Amino acid sequence: MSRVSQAEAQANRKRVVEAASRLFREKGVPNVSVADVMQSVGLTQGGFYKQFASKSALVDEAAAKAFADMLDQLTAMDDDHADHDAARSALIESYLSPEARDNPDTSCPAAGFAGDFAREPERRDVYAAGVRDMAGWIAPGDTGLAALSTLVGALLLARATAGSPLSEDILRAARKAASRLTD
Amino acid sequence: MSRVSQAEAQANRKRVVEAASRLFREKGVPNVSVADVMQSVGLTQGGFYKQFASKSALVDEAAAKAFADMLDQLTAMDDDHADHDAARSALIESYLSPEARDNPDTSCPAAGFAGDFAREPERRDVYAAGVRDMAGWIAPGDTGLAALSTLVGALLLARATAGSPLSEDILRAARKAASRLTD
DNA sequence: TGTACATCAGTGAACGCGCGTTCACTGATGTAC
DNA sequence: TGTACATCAGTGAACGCGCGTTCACTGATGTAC
Repeated sequence: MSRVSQAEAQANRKRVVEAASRLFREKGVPNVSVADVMQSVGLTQGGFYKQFASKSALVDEAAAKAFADMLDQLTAMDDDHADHDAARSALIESYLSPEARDNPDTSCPAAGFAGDFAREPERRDVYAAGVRDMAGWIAPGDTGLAALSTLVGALLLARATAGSPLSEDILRAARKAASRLTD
Repeated sequence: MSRVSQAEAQANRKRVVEAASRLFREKGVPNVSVADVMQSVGLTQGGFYKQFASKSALVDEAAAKAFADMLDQLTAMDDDHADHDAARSALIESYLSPEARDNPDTSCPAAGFAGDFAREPERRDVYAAGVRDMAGWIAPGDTGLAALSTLVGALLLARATAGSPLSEDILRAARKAASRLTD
């Protein structure tokens, strides 16, 4: 394979961003190399720089994509439920499920990228905008911000204690608290 | 400096663990090298393996030290306040202060090590024990677990959005929610 | 208390390795006529 | 519609660098007499 059609190249680029958005959430940005990402979509590392300026640029795009996907899911939840209260209850259940804990690659980017963005003073705009949008969907103002804090904290604590019964306790306690907060 | 007294060697070892517990929280485990840690206490990297089996062993000791320090702080807060309710209010205020947000190296290890321990299936005992102790201090049962989730999540979100007014909003909203949760 | 020697904490250079990034090359794609 | 050629997405090897770890060496410390 040497040259590829423009449509195919654009599709490849998209697949790279999607793979990165999953891999970075799963393993953390410093634990995923450019070669890892390219290999996961069946390409070689050399071609990466034909599409992206740097690994850091890919991190930005991957985070943006992950937040966009998350917001799409939230919108879909509104469509699937009678009212917003029902949709929010469904979010809390699925957000703090053992499945979400065990599959960080497809779960909340606010949790998956938190550690990595906390350490980069530059370009947190994507992350902040995503957090604002998610919190706003949950509930306006302080309620949404507090509920999102509880969700993100519980998900991370449950992951870091997975294997201990404490992990399930955390998920259950936070489900209850998040429901109460948004009542 | 070639050989050093046993007392001095033990003191050096302690200083390495203390420095590591701060550096790992501040920058994240993969972003801190063995050489960084040793240099920060005025030693060279070569001597590291006279005291520790591996970087991974240091991570364990550093996390254990950070949690032990945190629990000492909690005990001290009980001593400094009229009753446990007052101590808990003081914890919430200081835990979710801009100072705690801007100084991860001396702040909560449950937050500082969350991302790094979530990815290591082995040896999460230290982390889980620390979380259990902290939550238990805040309040027994689900209340303590939910409140700690809110604290940890808010601290991480506030760090990753620092620079935006959203960051202060998150701290304020979570202070209010954590107080309400533990009433 | 003093001497002789073994120990071992710390040094500094080296190791193999994987990282992010660069680059000469390939050959199908896209374009100009 | 067909031909000639420039473009450029992807390849695979190489780059300099920093990583975790190892090791021969040093010389003050600790110990045995």
